[in-house]
Amino acid sequence: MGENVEKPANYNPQEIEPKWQARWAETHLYEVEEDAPRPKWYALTMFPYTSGDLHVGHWYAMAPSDVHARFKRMKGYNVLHPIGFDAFGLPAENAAIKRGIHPYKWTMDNVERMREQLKRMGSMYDWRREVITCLPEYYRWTQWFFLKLYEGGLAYRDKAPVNWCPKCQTVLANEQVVGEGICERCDTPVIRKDLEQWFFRITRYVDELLDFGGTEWPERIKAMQANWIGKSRGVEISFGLENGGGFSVFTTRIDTIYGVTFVVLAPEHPLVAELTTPDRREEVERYIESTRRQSEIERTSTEREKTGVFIGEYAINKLNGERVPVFIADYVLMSYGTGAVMAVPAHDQRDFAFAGKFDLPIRVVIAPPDWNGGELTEAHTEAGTMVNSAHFGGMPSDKAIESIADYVEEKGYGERKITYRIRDWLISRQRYWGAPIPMIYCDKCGVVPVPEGDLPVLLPEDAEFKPTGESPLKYCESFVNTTCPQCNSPARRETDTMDTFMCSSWYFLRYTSPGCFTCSADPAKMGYWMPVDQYTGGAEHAVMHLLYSRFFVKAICDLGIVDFDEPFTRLFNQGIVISGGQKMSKSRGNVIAPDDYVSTLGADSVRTYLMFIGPWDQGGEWDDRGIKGIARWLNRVWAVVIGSYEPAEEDEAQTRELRHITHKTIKKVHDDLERFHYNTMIAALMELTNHLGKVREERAASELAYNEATEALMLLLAPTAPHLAEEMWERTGRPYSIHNMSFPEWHENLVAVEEFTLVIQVNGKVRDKVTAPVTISEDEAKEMALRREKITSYIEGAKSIKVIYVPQKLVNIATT
RNA sequence: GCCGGAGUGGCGGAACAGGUAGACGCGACGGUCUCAAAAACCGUUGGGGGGCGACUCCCGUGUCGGUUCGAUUCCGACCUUCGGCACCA
Repeated sequence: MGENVEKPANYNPQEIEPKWQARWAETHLYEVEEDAPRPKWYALTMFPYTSGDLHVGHWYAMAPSDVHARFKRMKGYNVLHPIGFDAFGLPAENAAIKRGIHPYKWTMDNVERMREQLKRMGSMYDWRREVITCLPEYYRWTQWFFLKLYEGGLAYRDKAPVNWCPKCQTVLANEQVVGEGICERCDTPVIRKDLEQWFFRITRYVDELLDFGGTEWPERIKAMQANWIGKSRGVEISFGLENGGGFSVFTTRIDTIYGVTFVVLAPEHPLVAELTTPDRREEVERYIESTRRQSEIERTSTEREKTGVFIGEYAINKLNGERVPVFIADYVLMSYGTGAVMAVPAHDQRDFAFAGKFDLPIRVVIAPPDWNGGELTEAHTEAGTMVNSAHFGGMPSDKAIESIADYVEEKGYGERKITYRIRDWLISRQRYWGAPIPMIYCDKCGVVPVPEGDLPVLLPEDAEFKPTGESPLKYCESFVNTTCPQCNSPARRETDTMDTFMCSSWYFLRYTSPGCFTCSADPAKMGYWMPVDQYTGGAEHAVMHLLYSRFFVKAICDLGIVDFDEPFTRLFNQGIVISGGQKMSKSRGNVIAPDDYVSTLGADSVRTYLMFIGPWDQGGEWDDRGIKGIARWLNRVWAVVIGSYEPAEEDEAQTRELRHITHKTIKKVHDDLERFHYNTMIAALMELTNHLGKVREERAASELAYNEATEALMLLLAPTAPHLAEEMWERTGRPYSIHNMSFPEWHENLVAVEEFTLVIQVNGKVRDKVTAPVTISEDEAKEMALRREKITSYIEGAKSIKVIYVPQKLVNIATT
């Protein structure tokens, strides 16, 4: 019997993986259509940027999300799992400049390669739905959305600063500014330069964006978005000037108004030039110049020493008529509030530091708890009792916030206001490789949108996309020169292109209607598939991409284009794969290419290994040796499934144990898949495999139980290792395809146990363990514990004892 | 700096709701097979002490403190590290 059991042929991924990939494609296994009666599941993975080869980091985003999509499919959902390419952007231009390849060619070559690599991963993508954002058939609709937002009053033009390299005469991305504001190409200090650019009014949607109703997002991502939006309530109050006029400041702490000893304007504040006195002008201008060289992060750091300049002018605090000096300082930003702050050194840490440096008075107006009237050593930022505050003295400061606000409004000095940290979305880019903004400038008619029928505004192929000092398209005369759609006279096109976040704010709509020529996405198809049920991608997109997409959908919902106002119902952010202790990146040279592993150990091993290295949301370290362990395990799976099994002498207890483990594993794998706990799911499958190995040696469990276990093992492994599962399914005589099978069910009565280990602790330390029936009562358990020989010695001589019982867990005896 | 995470054996990690710390895997060590090696398989493996031994005691989840019968888990402060900070995507 056992001696002449045929030896199963070895598991050979090189052979079976391409075979099944071809078969799946031939049989259109993963192509999906709307199917109203079935519940739908839209499983979306953030599409990759066309950076070149697919590396392990890409796999880490794609493979586990494919596993989840496959799981949902086995659960009976009609699953849409598309993929595409984010194809516009800076790297294509950089590559073009460096290697003399046209961005289009560079990008499309990358798409070609990445597509083949993605196919080797064995994911269930419906390739008919692929989108590539740099193709006119796609960006035509990106432009169309721009026009819709423009019509809806959500797009406008305004001045905004860009990083400018005076030597290269070009706009730099933040990434191209290195060190302390240096151009990465020529080492010249970078300055900020104002340009007229296009914005979207995302600020109009702040309150809606703060409302996450109807979504199931991680709390930490919601917190990050809420902080990004940065809503604060306060008062906008005006300060007078000695020669008349004035300016407003925004404060969340109007209760400290009587403690104002100076005011600070942002160096960019429009009043600065006007107010600066002649004797201060030179120093002020020098300071403004130095500010232009600094990033916001540097400017707002609370760590570094405060800098600023007195501009020679004084402002009047209207509440007490006091005359306070006006400074400019880089820590005040023009983009927040009114670009001016009232400084209360006694109650604000930054103001305290500033006052210390410039020897300005520090006046306490909210008494710290046991204040003796002396000098403060640091700002007191907490609430307290009002002092030195006219008729508000003696009032609790939290009450005074309201009373003073009322008083200010009554007197007409200012009003309550809500301010947000978020700024409108600047979408203009002075670059070639992006979707042209579909606007025309006519001398007679002004700003005129390109008529919808004229879309797409094609990106000219022959433009000079190297840095020239202007938007590259400005030099492409065939592009720039056009006629006004309204009056037909000669006009010029907008030469800036759109931020690539614009392309990625609606791609998930396009997947529902591939290749639609008459619309961005078919409303019926969108109606079926949207919103996305599960979105997965890197946490680096927690704020920008995810916030822009939400804004976009809310805006087009209000414009009547879609009928849902949140794009992504559930969100999951995966962590990053580390190699050599660091994040993988081309510049660090520690990128792991999966291709060799796919060729030798198989895509299934790579997929499985990536899911095993750690919790998906936390990432983990890629270790060459680890993947071999996975390959070993998959071989053991092959051996226990393919090898025949015949019990020698059946033992009912062994059969029961095997069935218990099988059903426990089904439940565990199910629950782990639901929650993306892949690493523990694989551990559970390994335990089942190890147990099956033991069963094969002992040959005591029934054949029926063995077959139940191996069938479950194949099905449970199908989402993770789709090729291996399919091959085993076929070899064990089952019909094509395992990927059309349902997820196995478990029986609770087989999962349940009859006995458990009762842990007995004395003062929280484990001193004994005993097997007890699950039906044991609290009294029985406590009595059992106290009677144990080992325990009696620990509690001898105790004055009093307290016994705590945790059902089906432990008894703890606390002695005194 | 600000916002959001994370810190557990030699390593990746497990512990679902405050209740047996170290599942599963890697590595290492020992063994089987082999002329030998590789592969595969079996066993041991947090640190320290005691016992011939079945065993047993102490310490241990970044640091310090707190809450609790009991803390990897909750609270406070700190340290380290990772992601984001608006033109990388």
